[in-house]
Amino acid sequence: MLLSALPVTFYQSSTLQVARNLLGMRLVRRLNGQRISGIISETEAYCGEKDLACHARAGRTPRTLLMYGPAGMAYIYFTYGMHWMLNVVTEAEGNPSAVLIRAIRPLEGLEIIAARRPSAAAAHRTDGPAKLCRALDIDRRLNGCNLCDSDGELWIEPGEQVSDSVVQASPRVGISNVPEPWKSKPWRFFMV
DNA sequence: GCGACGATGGGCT
DNA sequence: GCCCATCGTCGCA
Repeated sequence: MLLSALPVTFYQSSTLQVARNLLGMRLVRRLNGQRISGIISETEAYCGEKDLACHARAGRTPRTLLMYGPAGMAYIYFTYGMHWMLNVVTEAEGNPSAVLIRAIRPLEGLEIIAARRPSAAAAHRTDGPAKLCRALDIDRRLNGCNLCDSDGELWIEPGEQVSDSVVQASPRVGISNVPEPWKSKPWRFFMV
């Protein structure tokens, strides 16, 4: 196969490193036989039970169980009554950590993305975690799928090299009620 | 361009 | 019953 998915070893690593290294990689969705894809441009790391911003802070529950399993799986959850979020499970089994994919820059399937995001301007169709799930038709049906399998419906391929000079880090978004030091950890990574 | 705010339902205390 | 790892719309500049 010409283009194959990133191997599971890519994800069996420090969550911060995976979050950084996912920048520039290509998220691919196969929908009705067509490819929709984009370059990952923003991520956030969620690092285990002691990270009080991570869903796994509550321990093993039906929702968080996937994060305790093998790396490279999609952890997809529903929030705010209407939004889906896509994460990739990281680290070794038993270490419940994941990287949230927060934004992509569309590359393939632009017409499909536009049709699925009719009211959004082109620059804002996939620039948020719920927006990209909407654009790529990602929801609970894909929860638990293997992102290392390029024969599936959703996977991640090698993309472009992203040098440190265009990478910035900041505190994570939307966790204002989380106590310090977790609230201020610079665990959001994005390309400028 | 930016800040405020309502929508809306699953998960957990 | 409260809390969200958010988004679109509206008002204003």
